Amino acid sequence: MSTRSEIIKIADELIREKGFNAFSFYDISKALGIKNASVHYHFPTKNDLGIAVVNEYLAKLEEMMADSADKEPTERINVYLSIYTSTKAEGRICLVGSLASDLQTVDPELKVYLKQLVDKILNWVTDILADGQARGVFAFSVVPRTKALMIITNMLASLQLTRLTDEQDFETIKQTIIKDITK
Amino acid sequence: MSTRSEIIKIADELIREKGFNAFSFYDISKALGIKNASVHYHFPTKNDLGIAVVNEYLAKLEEMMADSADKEPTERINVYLSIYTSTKAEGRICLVGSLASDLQTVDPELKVYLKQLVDKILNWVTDILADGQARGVFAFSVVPRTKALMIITNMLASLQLTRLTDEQDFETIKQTIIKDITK
DNA sequence: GTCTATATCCGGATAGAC
DNA sequence: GTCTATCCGGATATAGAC
Repeated sequence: MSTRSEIIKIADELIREKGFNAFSFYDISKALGIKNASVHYHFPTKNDLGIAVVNEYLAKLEEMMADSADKEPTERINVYLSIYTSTKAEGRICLVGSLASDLQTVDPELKVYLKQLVDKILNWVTDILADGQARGVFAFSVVPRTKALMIITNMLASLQLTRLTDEQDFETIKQTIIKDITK
Repeated sequence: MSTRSEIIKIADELIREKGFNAFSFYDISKALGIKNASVHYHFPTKNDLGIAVVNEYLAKLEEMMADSADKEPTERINVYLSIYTSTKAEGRICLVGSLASDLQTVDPELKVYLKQLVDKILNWVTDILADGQARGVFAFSVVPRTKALMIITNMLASLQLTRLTDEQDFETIKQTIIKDITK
């Protein structure tokens, strides 16, 4: 794995653990056993690094969507929900939730990429729900896009909130979502 | 209004606008037309100030709960949801969502008070839902506490997410919640 | 591509005068 | 209760050697 890729991986973990404004280039260099200046060689500014992290998500998501495109709606929604299960296991929050909280402090350029990521996720979940509804395996009383918004907000905030309530609550929320849309 | 109260008010706004790690004592002093050191006179450390902000919420919430305790469940849930409508109008996110995102960077002491605030909100919404269910005006298929978790996560994340999708989505989510629980 | 060294700036915090 | 002045540490970022 290239240093560049490793930096992106660690930056992602740090953003989701401490937030964009709370991690430093030194944190990354320390984790990789290199120096501060070496990180700047790969990413001149923090903004550059942030954009690289978001772009990595855009690419990964594209791949994930393609891989599951031919699957059943039930399995596709599980693929989506399982992303958060992994994140919960890490004890971290999701990238979108972290950056959305810091939105007023990030560079407008980064914001543009973040918007693209959110759009892609929303369209993906909307598509899964519409497909499930058309095939008669899902049922809900609002338009698919609205139901997608409800599910995404449940998942995003569950990572943030269940560190303060009961850790078991994450799984409760996830199961409630599945039960709720299953016909 | 005392300087102390004004500092708390501005700190709250800044936390919800930029995040706990992105605002400074200078930001507050500037807004009040006083100096950095004067803010430290009222709150020696940033942690002290953070705790004061959370305690202010605990007190305000207590008051709000007492004021609406005798009202109908429909009105009580509207009181709860209207908190987020005001916050959305400000273009900010909620205090719990902001601090929960920065959870790993805040002092353990602050975390304790934040947990109390989340508990109080969760108990309040759970109580409203249980009351509505008992009176036959609300209906839902999970236990009240779980439904409360679903609603709170919808609201918390809607503030963060709808700045990146469509501003109108906030109202859509709110109306979907009301429609969903209304018998 | 990584290093040492350093410039620059900002934020939290304190001392002591008024 | 607010001020001036200052310390200190940490963070972004760059220059230039290896």
